[in-house]
Amino acid sequence: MSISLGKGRPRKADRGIPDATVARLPVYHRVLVSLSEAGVQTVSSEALAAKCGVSSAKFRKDLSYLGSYGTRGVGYDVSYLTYHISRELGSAQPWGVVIVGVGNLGRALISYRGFTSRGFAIVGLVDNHPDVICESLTATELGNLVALKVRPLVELETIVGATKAQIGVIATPADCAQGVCDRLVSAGIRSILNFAPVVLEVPNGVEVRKVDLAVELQILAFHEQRRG
Amino acid sequence: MSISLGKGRPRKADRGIPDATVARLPVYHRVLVSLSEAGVQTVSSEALAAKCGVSSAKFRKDLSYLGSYGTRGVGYDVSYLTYHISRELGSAQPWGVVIVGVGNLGRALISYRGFTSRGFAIVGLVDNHPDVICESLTATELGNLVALKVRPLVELETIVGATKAQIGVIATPADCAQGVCDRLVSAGIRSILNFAPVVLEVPNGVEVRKVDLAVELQILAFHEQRRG
DNA sequence: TCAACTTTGTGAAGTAGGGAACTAATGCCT
DNA sequence: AGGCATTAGTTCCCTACTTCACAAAGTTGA
Repeated sequence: MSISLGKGRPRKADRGIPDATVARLPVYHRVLVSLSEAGVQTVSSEALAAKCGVSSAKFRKDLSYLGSYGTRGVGYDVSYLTYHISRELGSAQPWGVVIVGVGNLGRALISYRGFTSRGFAIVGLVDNHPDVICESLTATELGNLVALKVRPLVELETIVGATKAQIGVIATPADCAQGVCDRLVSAGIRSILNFAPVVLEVPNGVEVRKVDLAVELQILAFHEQRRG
Repeated sequence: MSISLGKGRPRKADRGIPDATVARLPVYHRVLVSLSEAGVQTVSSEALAAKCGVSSAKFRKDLSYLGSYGTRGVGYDVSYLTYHISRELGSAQPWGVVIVGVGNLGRALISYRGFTSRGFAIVGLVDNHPDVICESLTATELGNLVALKVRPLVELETIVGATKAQIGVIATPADCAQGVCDRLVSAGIRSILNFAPVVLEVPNGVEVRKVDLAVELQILAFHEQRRG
């Protein structure tokens, strides 16, 4: 036992990272990467937390759920910490993403460079509109430019099966979102990111995250209204 | 005093609606609107909460912060409740929104019908790329189709001043987001919705909400990894 | 009019998250 | 080598949110 020479004990309670912490880990990861690109090798919790927009206490407590990857009196080794956060997030292995709905939003996702740089590969594009089916779009998959053809909606299950995609993105209009969701689930997808403004019903074991652009604006408007 | 015949006392503690509640009000509002369109006139907290994906107790507690708009033994009058939630959210008055960055994401926002149907009007489009400046795009402003020309970035302050926009949306690449943010703030904007993957620094009194598409995917990937 | 039933609104208990302060480990300087 | 300065990791407390359970209020039917 006790191979702990200095740093890097495994991590403590392998389960039980609070949701709030998980939601912040990607931010920490991104800021660390940008520090690394700037040539910074070591950073304190104080400095890093400031760049992430959180308090240093919160930052340190968040990290304590993963393990003990810093050095007291010094701070954190940027690349070492980056590695451990990315491992925790699963960015080490590439995740296959199928995007359903190739309208403006879908295209924005396809051209979003942040996807591929964080371990995601778009492996399928699906739409049901004749004008876009068979259209060829270029995405960057793990750094390489890849041309993807938009496939018709009927092939959804085939594509999910063939590409072994793990994540489905719903970027369709609201009225077909639930139908698409059901088919993604029955094709084996258990993680769904939903941009359509509807509450999706899914069986247990399937996780849905929702991004609603109008909801965010409405929250801003609420606070805006609460000032003279 | 006491004009309270039956229903509709003002609301209780005019301050102090929890953030978590505010974040759910837009969902309640949207589901109520869809019920109304389906011809439903009355709904119980149980049924409505189910459609919103929350527990009925949470739903009732959320509403209790606004006031007492239901009828015991019966439920809620759909249009009556819709009105009060929308008033609380400020959807009654139209909010002017300026979108900075007319790439794929900006275009997705412009064509997103959910904006205008919930009291938002896109009053300005700004970009700094010569190819898109002066391009004319059609948005729906309060139900009417409106053609908006993309204006150059240097005119940002002028546009905010002339249109009296209250909300700024940053849909630019990461590297110019902070600069755009600073200019929005100095032009008088106090509510910002940020799609760029950076943590914005703003003075006190300015509210920033952030939507990061990659972060959402990373959260999904985290949970996906936590299953063999 | 009264009793049975439905459903809201709320008080109280339980849980999770945030903030500050403390402890302990490490590097640096003398 | 030893003390000092720095900074990570942890503990404790407090606030905010959620859940539960019940009483108040209203409707319906006899």
